[in-house]
Amino acid sequence: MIDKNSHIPIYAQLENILLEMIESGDLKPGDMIPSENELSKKYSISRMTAKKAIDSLTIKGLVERTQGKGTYVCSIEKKIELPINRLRGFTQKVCEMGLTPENKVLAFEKMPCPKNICKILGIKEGESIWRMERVRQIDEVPAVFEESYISVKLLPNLKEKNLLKSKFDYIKSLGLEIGNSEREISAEIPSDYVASALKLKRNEPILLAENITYLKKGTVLEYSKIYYNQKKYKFKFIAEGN
Amino acid sequence: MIDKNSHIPIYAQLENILLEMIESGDLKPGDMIPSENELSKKYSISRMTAKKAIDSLTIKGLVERTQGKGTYVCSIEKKIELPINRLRGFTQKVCEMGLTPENKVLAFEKMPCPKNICKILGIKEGESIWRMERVRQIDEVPAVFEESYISVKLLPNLKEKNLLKSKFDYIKSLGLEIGNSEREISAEIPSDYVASALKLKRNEPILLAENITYLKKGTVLEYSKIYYNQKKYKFKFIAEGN
DNA sequence: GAGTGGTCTAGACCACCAA
DNA sequence: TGGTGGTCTAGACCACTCC
Repeated sequence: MIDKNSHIPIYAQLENILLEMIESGDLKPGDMIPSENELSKKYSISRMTAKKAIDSLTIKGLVERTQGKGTYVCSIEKKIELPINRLRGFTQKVCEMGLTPENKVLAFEKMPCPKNICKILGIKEGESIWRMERVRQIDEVPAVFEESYISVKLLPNLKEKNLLKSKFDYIKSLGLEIGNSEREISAEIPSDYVASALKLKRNEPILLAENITYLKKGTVLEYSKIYYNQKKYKFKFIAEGN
Repeated sequence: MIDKNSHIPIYAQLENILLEMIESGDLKPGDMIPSENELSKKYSISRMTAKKAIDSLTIKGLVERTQGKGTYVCSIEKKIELPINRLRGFTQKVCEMGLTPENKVLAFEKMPCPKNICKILGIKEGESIWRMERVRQIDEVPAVFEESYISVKLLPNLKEKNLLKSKFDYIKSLGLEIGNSEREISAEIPSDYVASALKLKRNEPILLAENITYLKKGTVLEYSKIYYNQKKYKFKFIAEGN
C-alpha cells in the first residue's frame, strides 16, 4: 500500500489513499477517518507523517479536524449563492431572504493616506482617509470580511453607526451616485487575523476581491479588499459568450 | 522576540516576525531569508518548527523556496490581465498580444457519462460524452488548466486536433451558436496533478471556475472546470453598482 | 481516564545547488 | 564539499472532548 522507497513522499501516498477512500464512498461525509495513531501503526510510519497527510486534506476542505474528537469527512452542505458581479450582492441576497445584514465593525479610523492607496484613490499624500474593517454575516455566520478606504473629503461626516447598515445606502443618501467597480479576483491564504474574523482555520484558502469603485461622474469613491467565506457561501456570475 | 510559553505557537510567532521583516522592507524582494538552520539556532527552536513557519509564508506566496539554494522573498511581478467574465478571455488576450494560444491536450477520450455530469448536461445516464483536459499557455507559461465535458451527440466528429486551437471556434464553425455561461468561482488547493500541470508547488491556492455553458437556443453545451494560474496572470471584471 | 489532535524536539538521511 | 531545503522518525507534553 505504501512504498517507503518511492520517490513520492510517504505523506503524499497516504493522502492519496485517504482521498480514494473518500471519493469511492468508502468513507462517507460525516464519517470519522482513522486517527493519527491508528494510521501510524497500520502503515508503520510516524505520527507526524500521518498528520501531514491529514493536514493536507484539511486545507483542501475534504475533512475537518477537532482536537479531542477526531477527523471527519466534510459534509456537502447547501451553500447560499451570492452574485459576485454586483456591488450589492450580499445586501440584496439578505433582503431577498427577508433578513437584514448584520455588520460588525472591527475597525473605524481616520488616518493619513499611505502612498500606495493615494495613487488608487487619486488624492494627495498625507490627505485624510477613512479606514474601515467590517464583517458581514447572516445568523452569526460570517460571509465576508471587508477592508475599505475612502477619502474623508468625500464623506466628511461618516460615523461608525453608518457602517452598521449598508454603506452604499448611506453614500446614496448624501446624493452621490455610485457607478461600477473594477474587481480583481484571486485565491489567497488569509492572515490569521482575517481567518479568525471569518471563523476559519489557519491556511484555508479563500476568495479575495480587490475593488476600485467609481462614482458615476468618474472619480474614485473607494478602494476595498473583500474576503469571501466559502464555507457557507458560493459565488456566481454570468460569463458572456461573445 | 519569541515567547515559548505563549499560547501562540512558536511557528506562528516566527512567521509573524518574518512577515514584519518583509512588510517593513527589512527583507526586500529577491533577498534570501535566513536558512532554517540559522533561524533554529538564533531562536533556539528546532529546525522543523522553523520550517513550518517558512512553509506557511510559502503557500501565502510571500517567499519561494528552492532545494539546495535557499528561500527568497518573492518579487512583485507584472501580471498579465485576463477578463474572467468572458468565455473567450484567454483567446482574446493572446490575440491582442499578437500571439496564438498554445494548447496542450493532456487527455481526450470518449466515455459513458457519470451520474452527476448527466444531470448538469441534461442527458441520459450511459450516453457518451467527451472528456478533455487541456493546458493553455503563452510562452511556455501555463495560464489555465481546463477540464471539460461535452455530449458526443452534440459534437459527433470532434477530434483531438480541434482542441489545439480555440474549441469555441470549432463549435461555431459547425453552425452552433454559443450563449452565456454560469460561472461559479472559488479558491482551492489543487490536486497534485493539476498543480504540476500548471507548474505550481504543492498546496498553493488557485482560482477555480466551474462553468455551465449554454447554446443560444438554451440547451447545455458544456460543463467545465477551469483552474487559473495566478503566478503570472490576474483576473478582472467589472461589478455593477446597481 | 482514555483517546484525540496540536505542538515541539533532536537527530537523521537524502537530493539539490553552488563554488 | 558545504550549505540548503525535503522528508522522516520516536518520543514527549499539552489541551481538548467524551464518558
